[in-house]
Amino acid sequence: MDYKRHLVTAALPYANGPVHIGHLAGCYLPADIYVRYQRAQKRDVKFICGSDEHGVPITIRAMREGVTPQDVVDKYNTIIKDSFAGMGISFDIYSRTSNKIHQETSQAFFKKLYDDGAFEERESEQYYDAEKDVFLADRYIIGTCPNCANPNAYGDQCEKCGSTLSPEQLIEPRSALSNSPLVKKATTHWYFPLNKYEDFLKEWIVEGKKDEWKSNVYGQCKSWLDSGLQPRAMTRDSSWGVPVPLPGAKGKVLYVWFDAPIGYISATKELTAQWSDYWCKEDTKLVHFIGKDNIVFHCIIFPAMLKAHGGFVLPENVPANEFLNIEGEKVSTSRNWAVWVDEYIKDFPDQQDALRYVLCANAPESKDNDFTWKDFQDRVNNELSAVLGNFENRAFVLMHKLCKGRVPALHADEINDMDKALMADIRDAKTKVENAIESYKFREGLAEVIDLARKGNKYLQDNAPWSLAKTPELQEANQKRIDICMHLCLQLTANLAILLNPFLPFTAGKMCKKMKVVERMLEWENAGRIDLLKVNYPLLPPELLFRKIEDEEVATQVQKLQDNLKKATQAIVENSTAAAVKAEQETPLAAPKATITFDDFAKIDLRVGTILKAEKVEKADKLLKLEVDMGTEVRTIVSGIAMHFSPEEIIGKQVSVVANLAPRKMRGIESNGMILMAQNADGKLIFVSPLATADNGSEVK
RNA sequence: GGCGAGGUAGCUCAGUUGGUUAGAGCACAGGAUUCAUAACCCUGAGGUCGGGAGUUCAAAUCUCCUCCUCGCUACCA
Repeated sequence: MDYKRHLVTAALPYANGPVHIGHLAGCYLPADIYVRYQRAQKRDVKFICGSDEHGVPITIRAMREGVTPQDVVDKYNTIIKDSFAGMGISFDIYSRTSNKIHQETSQAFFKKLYDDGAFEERESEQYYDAEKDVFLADRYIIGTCPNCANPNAYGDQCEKCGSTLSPEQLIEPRSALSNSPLVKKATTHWYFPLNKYEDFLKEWIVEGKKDEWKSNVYGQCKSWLDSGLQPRAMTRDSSWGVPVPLPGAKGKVLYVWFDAPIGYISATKELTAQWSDYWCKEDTKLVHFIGKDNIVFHCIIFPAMLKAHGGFVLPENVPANEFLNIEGEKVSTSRNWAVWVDEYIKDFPDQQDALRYVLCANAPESKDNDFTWKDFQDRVNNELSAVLGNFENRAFVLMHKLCKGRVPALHADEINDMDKALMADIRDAKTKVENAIESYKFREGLAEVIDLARKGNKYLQDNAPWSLAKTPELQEANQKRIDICMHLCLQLTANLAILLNPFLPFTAGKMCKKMKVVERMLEWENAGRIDLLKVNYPLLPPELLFRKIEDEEVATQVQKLQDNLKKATQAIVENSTAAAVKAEQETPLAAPKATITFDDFAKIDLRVGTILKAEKVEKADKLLKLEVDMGTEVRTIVSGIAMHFSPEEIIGKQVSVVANLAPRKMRGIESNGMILMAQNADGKLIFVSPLATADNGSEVK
């Protein structure tokens, strides 16, 4: 299809923290390269982004810091925006979802779907804080983690052990707002029946995008579609977000994943009155750049929403990248294991392109990749500086020494095969880089540019103009050959600037200045030409494009990572103990569990038993099926300890058993009782067993 | 356990519809050179393509089984 306009979006960063280099490598840098290339092609393109400013984590952070959610998003919106600007990410607009235009746009979107009967209304029981008179989202619910006993796990996740939770799993759930115990109460929400769009999505993605989308993206979509889609609530009970535009929906807001992608539309509206050309006309090419964590929202949910609404184009491609690890470990914001963009800009002033180079050359395009400072140094010093920077510098120095600082003539009648080969390489490079960028293979495209510089180095080496000018007489005799060589080297340098521009715009700009050409020269159609610099045109003196990264800088950055990690880990420990102490002080009676009478205790039939047999339960990672000798009988008990013990090592162990616990089926096996375990803070399990051997079946009291 | 994505030289990655001695960059070794940021250029060493079986005249590439890493998901009373 011949597209008339391009609409490029980059995932809306969540405004509860700064951006790190993983974000950059994952979507903003590739998107920026793609857009800069399209602009150089003089195509009609709009590059859309903005802060995602709703959702529960922001309210949590606000609560912790004792400020309003608006304060939080204002702060991070500024930091994020500055980071992007500092790195040369060239959005046409960087908006934010707390803007009025976004509220109106997303409400209108919701209303349209509502009026068309696209939603299903459902009532469900949710945790409710009676003291504050609010329903609580999962994040607002705090309780003891069933896995690691962290007393401050959230209803969706435990930050200490990282396990995914649901509020029902928490022991002693309480409100993060008031610290009071919770009750369940009915609430109504609007569900979007994704299942109704399964056929449409299957046809569009599974059949339509098989060979177009990246395998990771396609595979994940297919996986979701094959396992069947479920209706999904598109509203939440919260005070922070876009209010649901219906009468009687007080205290309800749009689900952040409903309103966030609409943010692309509202930002476009804010940017241009012609916004609907970009969103509604079929000859627009819409491309979403995202990280792999966003695939399902951009490939399944948002397209289904757009389809339900009608009148919008669907993404032509969603080139999601994988994750970038740091020094061999996953990025973790809570552990502060990350390289923050705002700090990089401070630590390496005027070195944006060094980072852009490394993040592109090592982008996680097909699998998770690792960023190390040593690799950063190697790539900058041995590829960027040594090959590209050095070639450009050689060309300038030689031109000044051998050609009086002016672009020498080409002498077209005397060019040889070597010259012709170089000219062909210049032309080919254009096509190669072009094809790579158009198919989202940015690392390949960048490598092609470097490769062209490498060819320049070889050409210089083969011609060795310096040895043709060892003496004034010799130089005079060889001046024509020298001129041709330097002429081509300089034209090659101009070409490098054009090809490099999408990737390293700061460098391309510097090169233009040194060649004293206007930036219009960087237009893509000029690539491949060897008449970009006019003969006899004086150029500026040589000046290095890149500086080397020193060993000490690498050491400093690695140390900084370690220090950050140490500080953050300490803070987590202190916070959780401080919070636990505070919780006890504020609610002395709400200590772990309420007092029970002896009679209550006596209801529990605790007995000693010996494990006779143990085996893994099929299709379950955590379960062991145990046969326990209870003295009078042998019981089957299923226990979730397979991650901690192998079957062999626990056979023969004597254990304490809750003998009168109601039977429960797990993975199809009926469990009759429960093995008592102590659990350390680090999650380690220890059997609660008699110190000396007791008779099987004897009572524990 | 299910699903998805990966597993190719020390490191980072290419390998089109199965077809001659499996490629590139970096790192490493040797050489050449001095215009250049001890940079560049040349040469070399380095891989039973995670493992096993099969289909085929021919498999990194197709089929089946298996192991490892990452992600989603199930199981934890």
